[in-house]
Amino acid sequence: MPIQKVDKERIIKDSLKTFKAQGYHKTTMADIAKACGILKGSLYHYFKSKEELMEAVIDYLTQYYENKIFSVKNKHDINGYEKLVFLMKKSEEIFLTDNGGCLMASIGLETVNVIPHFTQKIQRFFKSWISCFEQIFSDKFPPEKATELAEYGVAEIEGSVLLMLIFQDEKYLKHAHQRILNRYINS
Amino acid sequence: MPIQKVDKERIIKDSLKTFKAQGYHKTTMADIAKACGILKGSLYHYFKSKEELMEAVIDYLTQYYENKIFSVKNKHDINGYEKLVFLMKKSEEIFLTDNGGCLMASIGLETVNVIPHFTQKIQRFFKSWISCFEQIFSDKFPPEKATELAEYGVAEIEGSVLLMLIFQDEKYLKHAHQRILNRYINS
Amino acid sequence: MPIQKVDKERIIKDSLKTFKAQGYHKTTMADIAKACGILKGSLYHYFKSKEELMEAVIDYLTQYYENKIFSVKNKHDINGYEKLVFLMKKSEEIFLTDNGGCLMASIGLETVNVIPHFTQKIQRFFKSWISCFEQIFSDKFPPEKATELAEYGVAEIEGSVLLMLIFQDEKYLKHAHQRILNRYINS
Amino acid sequence: MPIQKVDKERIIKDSLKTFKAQGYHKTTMADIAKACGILKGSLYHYFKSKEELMEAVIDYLTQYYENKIFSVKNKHDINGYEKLVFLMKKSEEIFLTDNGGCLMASIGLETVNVIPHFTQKIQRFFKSWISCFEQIFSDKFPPEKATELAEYGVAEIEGSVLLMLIFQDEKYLKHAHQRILNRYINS
DNA sequence: AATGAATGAGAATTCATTCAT
DNA sequence: AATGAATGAATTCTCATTCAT
Repeated sequence: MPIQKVDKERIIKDSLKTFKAQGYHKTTMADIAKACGILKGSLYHYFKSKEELMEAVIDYLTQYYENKIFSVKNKHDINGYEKLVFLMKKSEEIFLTDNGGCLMASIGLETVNVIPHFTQKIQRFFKSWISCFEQIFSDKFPPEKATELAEYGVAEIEGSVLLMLIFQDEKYLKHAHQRILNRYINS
Repeated sequence: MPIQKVDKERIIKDSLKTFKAQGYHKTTMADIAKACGILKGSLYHYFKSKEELMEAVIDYLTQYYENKIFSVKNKHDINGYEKLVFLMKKSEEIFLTDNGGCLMASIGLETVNVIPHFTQKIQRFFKSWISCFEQIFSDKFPPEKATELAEYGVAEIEGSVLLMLIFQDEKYLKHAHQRILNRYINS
Repeated sequence: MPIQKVDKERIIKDSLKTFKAQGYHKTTMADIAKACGILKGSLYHYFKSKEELMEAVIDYLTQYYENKIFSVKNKHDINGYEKLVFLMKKSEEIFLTDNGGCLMASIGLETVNVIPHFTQKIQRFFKSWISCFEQIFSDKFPPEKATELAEYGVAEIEGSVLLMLIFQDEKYLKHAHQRILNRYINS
Repeated sequence: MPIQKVDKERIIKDSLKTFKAQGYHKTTMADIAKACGILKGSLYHYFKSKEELMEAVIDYLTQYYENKIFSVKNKHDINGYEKLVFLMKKSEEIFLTDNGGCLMASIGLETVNVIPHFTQKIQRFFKSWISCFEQIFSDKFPPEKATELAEYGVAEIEGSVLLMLIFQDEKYLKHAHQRILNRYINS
């Protein structure tokens, strides 16, 4: 009677790091198994394919963001500025750990023409993120402007993450965050 | 049947499309050979490995940008605004063709932790791009501000390209371009 | 269909025959897989490359000789002549089966300038063989003479194996054995 | 009108070195072309296949030995001992140059079960060599004894060449030569 | 004669996946 | 649940050979 060495969530978390660092196609099931401390075959008890695992990772991460981070938009005990500061703090935590980068952007770009159902799931993540910014900005801006600023902010952050990775310099992300805060303040 | 069917540049151009659409790891030498209309083995006459071919593609594209696009920064017969408009027109041409997207960003993200010498080459591309914006902005802004605006603009465009691909909507890129122009005008 | 169809030792033994008959470079992993009754890919569960498999074969054979054949040198219940007779009987068994020939000599010659770490392993085999003869001869000869006779004997046998293969005639090996015995007796 | 850069003999001589150092299967037509200073395709003007080239090399070398070396057996102006000394000097010249080794032995072992018509040609070489020794020994020994001593000598030399290559030590060959001379003298 | 591009079969190796235990 | 052997298709790369120029 074998002992449960891992569970689905454990596998998701461990493979998340690997997918984030290496991308989808470069990561092998053997890489993931090793990262989880189990054997390749055992992965198939939890996920019936690599695609399904990747989808579970995307879903898990989306829910994590929605529940733990983007949910800040509905808080009543802090103001808009504080919400933005919270978002940036969390972004920096996540985009700077495990070699840095944003899994959604990396996997999104890598698979957009190749595995369309990943793209659908990734859309949900970006919609949630944009909608979070939108709601915060709608304090101070009319709806259309809030929407545009939200898309603008997400784009700016993702572009900065790219430059950060390419040049190995965190300043890009920090500057982007600062600009977003400034746009909010100076309105 | 011998006879020159292709040459190095032809292969680079054809594989560029494939790498841009599918990424590095998903693209096989067979895909490229098919795109070039030759056989797999023949590719190895021109490039001794898939990595070498990818590097040639990156170099080719960087030189293309430097010579045909970023070189606008030194033109004397047009003003800063016109230079920016030229850049955006070219960006839109390139980032919207062949399934859309920016090869440098896609390959950069996919390989940053995995094939470091690609990253070095990709850095050169982004340096050239930033330096092009920098010089244009330095008409109207002090050096430090010009630099920051340049990095800002590149990040914003790349982030927009990401959203554009994920949501299949060109508006993101166009808005980013508009914002960059506005920042230049309203200064 | 899983179930253990082979194990490392089985693969080593089956590939030994193939390497002995065809040499290292001519033998393909597909040849070996077929000889083992498994698929090519399955070989890589046991050995991570063709080189590693070849090395395992060399090591296995060296140990087999050391444990089962050259170890005769330390027996106390038989005399030197009987030891020599035992060695020759074993030699004939091995050098005359599976198309005949000596794997160590064949692989040694084929790879000496090309895969140096094979040569190191093959040296060990020949050292053990020479040292076996040496100890037997040291009964009747002073140390230096015993050493020279040992090297002489091994060379003579290997040269005879070559002629035997080229001319498809076992007499060469048998004559060499006879001469070695005579040198021991007539001393 | 292209200039004759090479001729058949030049190609044979240059590929001889390569085949001797690397063996038949490991040596590619590209290796040979490079060694000859021509392009791969050009080799096929002179030899219609790799096998045919190898055969030409074997034939060339056999004739060289027969004409320049083994022919010593018929000289009237030197005695048997001097003939042996001449043979050994030539052997040492050849077996010690270009990484050392005997092409006939190396190619013979590598291809004996795989390309039978090489073996036939190689037999001729060894027959000539044995017959050379035979005739020299027949000065002092009865025919049967001379034959056996001749085979014995060739085997001993080839085995020594093997040990010489494996241990990178010329002493093995030199000792073998000495023993052969001694057998002649002390008769 | 010489070139060198092109071929296509085949090499080693990888990898997602299956399945009996 | 976990294993790990086995699969077989796919992947990168090699190489002897052909042939138009």
